[in-house]
Amino acid sequence: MIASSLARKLGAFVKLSATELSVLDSLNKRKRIFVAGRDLVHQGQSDQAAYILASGWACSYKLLRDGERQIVDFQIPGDFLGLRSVLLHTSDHNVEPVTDIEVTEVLASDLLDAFVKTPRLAMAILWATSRDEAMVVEHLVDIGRCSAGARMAHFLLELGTRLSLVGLGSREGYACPLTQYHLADALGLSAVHVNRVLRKLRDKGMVTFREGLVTFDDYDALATFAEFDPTYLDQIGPILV
Amino acid sequence: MIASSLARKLGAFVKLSATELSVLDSLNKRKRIFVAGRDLVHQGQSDQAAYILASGWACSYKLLRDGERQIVDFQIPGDFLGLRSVLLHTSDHNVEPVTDIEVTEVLASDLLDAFVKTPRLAMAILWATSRDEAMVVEHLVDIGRCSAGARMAHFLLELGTRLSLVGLGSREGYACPLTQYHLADALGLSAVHVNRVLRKLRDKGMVTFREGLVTFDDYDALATFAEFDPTYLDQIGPILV
DNA sequence: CGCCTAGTTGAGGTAAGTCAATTCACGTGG
DNA sequence: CCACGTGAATTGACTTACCTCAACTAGGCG
Repeated sequence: MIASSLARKLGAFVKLSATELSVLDSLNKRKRIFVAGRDLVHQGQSDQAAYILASGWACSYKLLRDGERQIVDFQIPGDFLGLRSVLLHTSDHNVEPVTDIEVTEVLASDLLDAFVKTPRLAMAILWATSRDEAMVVEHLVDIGRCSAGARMAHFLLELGTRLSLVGLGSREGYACPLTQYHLADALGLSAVHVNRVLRKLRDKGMVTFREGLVTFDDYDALATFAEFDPTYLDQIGPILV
Repeated sequence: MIASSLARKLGAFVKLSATELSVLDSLNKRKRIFVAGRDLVHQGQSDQAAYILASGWACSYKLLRDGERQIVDFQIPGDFLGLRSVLLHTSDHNVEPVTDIEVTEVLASDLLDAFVKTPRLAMAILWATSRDEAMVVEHLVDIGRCSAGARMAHFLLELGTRLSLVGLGSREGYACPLTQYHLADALGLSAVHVNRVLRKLRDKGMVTFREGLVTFDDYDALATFAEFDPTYLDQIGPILV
């Protein structure tokens, strides 16, 4: 199920053969568990392994010297964790499990071997990082140019769309294990302000964030308010046949 | 010279054979000129060509409905323009020449053909997008969690390092055709505030931005102030031999 | 000569931050 | 069973970094 959601994502870019799918599958062997809050990738570390997230949520973030932190992205089942730290040989960020998580470990050497053996699989994986870049860019624009309310709205919508693609959400809403502190660190706000913004969105009848549940009270109004356009998140058919 | 700076960048990830280099070179044929200020890639357009920048500066940005704009990144000689719009089949951003620029056009079909013929070249190009992602992430953290002063300092330092890698800058400084409006749109600030921040940095004896010239008056103090660590911008040797 | 664009500076407004107090749910140990 | 601590959410009072509006200067150019 999870392997298939990864295969689906990669297949959006490069049509994968049975051989390539089986190599992908062979990467997917060494199961591990990590508990919430204990980082599995550290800034500055080199020769990391990467991981494929099977269940639970994680986030990648950076720390500044003054103790501030910025969450760059959240990962949900089917996403890679710490892939960039393998590709660039050294990690520029940390990865923390938001909940307890199940992952499969992919050693850097195994991944590079697979890249040599099946370049088309490599292309698919690398291609997918370009979609990740598009997501980070959206996030950047959001933080740089939107009000706190629009940021929050956009963020909750994007997460909803991503979760829907792996069957964990819908237009009604989704289960969301994040705290208001996570939201604050992701959106570049203070936790206090996050609370106020959430209340305003709730009072306006757009969205409710409460007890681990996000409920879209008026999806369309929220999407309009946030100028949300989900095209960058999905792909119709493979680009390279 | 420019082709070599691109080859150098790609060679940092995958060691390229003579054949692969010649395919790269064959992409590099159709010369074109664009004048400053006239966009060459538009948000929402599909089946774009991509471009390799030979001389001049460009920037990629997004527009919001209320007219605000956020510059995501600047491109300098040796960088791709609009690569993501080819990879994802549709452009999620605009590209504007900051100065008059010379580029070589790469048709989407030619690029995908080259991907099929020389997968290792494809891997190199895609790998490089993962470095781009690291840059966008730095930018994101900058905007999300730093004061206006630190943002500006970090930005000017990063640009300096990138320019040094292609021989257009040094620890002393570099030629910079950007206006204060460009800086404002890149850093998520107002142009007025950019002006004040620049003056403060100049008064502190750290950096001077004036008449198209950036001068590092005290490089180390500036780097400390901005918590600048350039490792993510360069690579020592090829990862895949 | 006038217009445009880039830069500069001042005065005053506002979105979001900081500090602080309170509540509630939860677990843990006496 | 209660006392206690801890982490998350909530709200109020006050501060501040940055924005907006506005006026002015200086260079480039038709």
